[in-house]
Amino acid sequence: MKRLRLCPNIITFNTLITALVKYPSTHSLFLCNELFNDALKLGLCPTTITINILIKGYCLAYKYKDANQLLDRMSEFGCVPDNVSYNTILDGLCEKGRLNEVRDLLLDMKGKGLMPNRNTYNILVHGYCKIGWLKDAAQIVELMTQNNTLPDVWTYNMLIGGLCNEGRIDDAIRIRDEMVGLKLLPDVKTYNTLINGCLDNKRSSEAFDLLEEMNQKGIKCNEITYNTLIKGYCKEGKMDKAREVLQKMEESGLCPDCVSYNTLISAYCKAGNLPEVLRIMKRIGEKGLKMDNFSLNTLLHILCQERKLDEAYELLSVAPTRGYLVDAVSYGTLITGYFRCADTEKALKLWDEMEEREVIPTIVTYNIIIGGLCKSGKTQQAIAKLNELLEKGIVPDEITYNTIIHGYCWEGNIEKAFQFHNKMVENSFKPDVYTCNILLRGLSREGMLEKAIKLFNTWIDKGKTTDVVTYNTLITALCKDQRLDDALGLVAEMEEKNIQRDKYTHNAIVGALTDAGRLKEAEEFMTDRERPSEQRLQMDDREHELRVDELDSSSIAYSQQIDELCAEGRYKDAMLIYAQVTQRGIDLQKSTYFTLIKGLIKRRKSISKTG
DNA sequence: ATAGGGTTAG
Repeated sequence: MKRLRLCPNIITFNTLITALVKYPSTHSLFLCNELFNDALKLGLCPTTITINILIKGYCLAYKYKDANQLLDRMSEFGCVPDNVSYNTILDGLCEKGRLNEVRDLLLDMKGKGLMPNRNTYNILVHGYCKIGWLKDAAQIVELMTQNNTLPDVWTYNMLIGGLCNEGRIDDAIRIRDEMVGLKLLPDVKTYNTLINGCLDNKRSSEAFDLLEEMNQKGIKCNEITYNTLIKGYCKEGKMDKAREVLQKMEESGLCPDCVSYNTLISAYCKAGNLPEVLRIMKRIGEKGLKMDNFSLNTLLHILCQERKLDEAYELLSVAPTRGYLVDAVSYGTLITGYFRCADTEKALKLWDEMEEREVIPTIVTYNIIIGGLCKSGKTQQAIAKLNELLEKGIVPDEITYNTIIHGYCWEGNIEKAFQFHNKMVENSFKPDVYTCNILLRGLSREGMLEKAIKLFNTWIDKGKTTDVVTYNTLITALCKDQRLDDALGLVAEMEEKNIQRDKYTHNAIVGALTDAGRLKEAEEFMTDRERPSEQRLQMDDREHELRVDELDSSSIAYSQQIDELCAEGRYKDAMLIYAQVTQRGIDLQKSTYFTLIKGLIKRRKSISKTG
């Protein structure tokens, strides 16, 4: 256009940057900035919409600082921020759980005379639901009603999502019924949320009932419904069923997307089925889809799992040059990997690198670093990180508190563990079954069995839930203290409560019975151990798992050939050989699969090269 | 041409 001496108007420009901003990558923001400066030079006057689009771009790339700066500089360009400008940033901050900044920005907004509208309220409801503050979410709904901004389907859907996340499916369904009474009709998103909630809480038959129900009501399934079902099957290890859903999705005229494929990739990664991972990644490319952050992070995860930390770090380093957005999940994955390999130093170094790159950590990232520090015996540094996240207005979750309590117990500081526990209960901490188990274990380890039993009884009296770990912890401690009959009493209690015993229960009891010379009982207990629920969940595709000893010589030769081609950067040729190998049904060496997979990740074209 | 809900990764 410029070459033709045509001057784009502001609408053309806005359209252009909207497209760029929609798919955030390393280059798109940079390009947007360049274009923006270019537009200014051409004498174009940006409008509030222009700036709002740019703000959205920064938010999508998690650059909230830049977004805020742009907001402050709007007057320089002769425009004023509106509700959209604020809502965009508010939503981004809610997404990351940065509640302090949310509060500050809301105040700033009101100071400018802008009143929160329905979108603003819904953003806040969403933010609270995400961190499980359902009471606060309900308060916002109350506020909406007071301000004559009645909650809509969006509001209700988010409340339903919040309840599902807390496992409160029945309450969620009740709210759904409430909607119908208010003439707010549940839509496909309501159903997707509920179906997802059921599947996550092991209530899959209800999930399928809901699916049936939405069909009857004429609400059409969409990609997300199918992706949710795929995830459900993947979680149960039913890969064949997951593939069936993918098939059905295509038959119904819907296109599997990145989410569908990433879900499968992640499941196959967990099953160690690298050939399948590679096959799907290849498929993504053939379909004209691009691998995204999720694909990248999944690969980083499996590299870390295989303890290939150097390779993972290399991938993390080159990813931005390939257009991928390296984010808090990418860093969290590697930091977890380093801690697992007991390389605390590198883990901490990576945390610093993350901060230097202005990648914003979430509560999960903080939980990782806090857990790692605790495990390395640096509980004080862990506490420092806790204070740091609190200062940022990030809300800790149960995992954060449990990790620190565990840390104190780990270093044998039971007293501090309880002090911390009590102090946090005064705040917002709701101890869960993990908390109970951690404290029981800590007390037992320090030989304070009586206190453990007391804690256990109080816990039960409060009507709190227990699990097999709770019982195992006490049973093991009782056995060690030669209180075998008390331990057997707990086994009976488990039976009553329908808590299935596992190999830990078994080992403790059989060992103690044997030591006590009660061999007959030990034998009885042993024959009793094969219970249906104890049988391991089998992946459908476990037989495909690579086994080094099954590789024949041709496989090794092919693997070598492919490795060499990849080392020369000749991925295309390597993929050709790979195609031949697959046709002949030969498996490659594990590391060769990794090499090819990394090749596919690296091949992602960046926007700057195509554009 | 701009803002809010449901699916995938640590």
